[in-house]
Amino acid sequence: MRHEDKLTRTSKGLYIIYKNLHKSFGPQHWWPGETPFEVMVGAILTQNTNWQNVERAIANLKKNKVLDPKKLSQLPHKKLAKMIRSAGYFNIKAKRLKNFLKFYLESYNADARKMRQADTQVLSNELLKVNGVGEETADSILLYALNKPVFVVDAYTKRIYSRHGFIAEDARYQAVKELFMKNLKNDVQLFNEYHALLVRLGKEYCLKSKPRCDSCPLSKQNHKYD
DNA sequence: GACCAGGCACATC
DNA sequence: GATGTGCATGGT
Repeated sequence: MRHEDKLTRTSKGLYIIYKNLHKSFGPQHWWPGETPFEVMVGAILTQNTNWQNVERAIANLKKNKVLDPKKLSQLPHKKLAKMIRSAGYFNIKAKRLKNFLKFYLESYNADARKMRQADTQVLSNELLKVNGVGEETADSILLYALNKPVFVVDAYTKRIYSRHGFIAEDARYQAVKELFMKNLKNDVQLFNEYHALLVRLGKEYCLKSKPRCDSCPLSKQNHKYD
């Protein structure tokens, strides 16, 4: 098979899945955060953690009126850790937040608009240098806080697309990201909605222990695309 | 009580 | 580069 044919078929497959999900679930209105800064904080707090637990932590920061770059960065470790307790890994996440805040304040004066003006690849490299910000967190910040066109890959994405035969189970982050970015239109809104829909699908139908493939919106496609 | 959740860094080989 | 481990809460 010619490379272009496969590319076209993959593109179509990925887009059909998107349309199915959008039809089933509707727009997801991501990211659930009021400001770019809140999105950045949420991106770090939600690492390997249920979003409900993160919401409690963010609500707690708001209640204490410290959801602000300078105030958060000046908060003693113990106080910060206590406030974000519900998000789990609170000691390590308090450190990670501080690491990010230092970068955000020193490099961009805690100004999301200024940050947004920077080149995407430059920003990506800078974010990945922050201890505690990995590939998914960096891309989440780029896409959902700064509206940069990058595709966010998470555990659900890998699970869903390996089960559907697009990638290997142990595919690397960058490989999965490329699959989407090379086969979809480079569109912030599309990337925003697609990832959000995959999380929605994952939560409801693709749990590790109890997948519900029978009633899944993609069940008609029956895990066959090739 | 076991398992899981919108990861990441670090040690070791 | 691959593999294993610690980090921790709250829901099912």
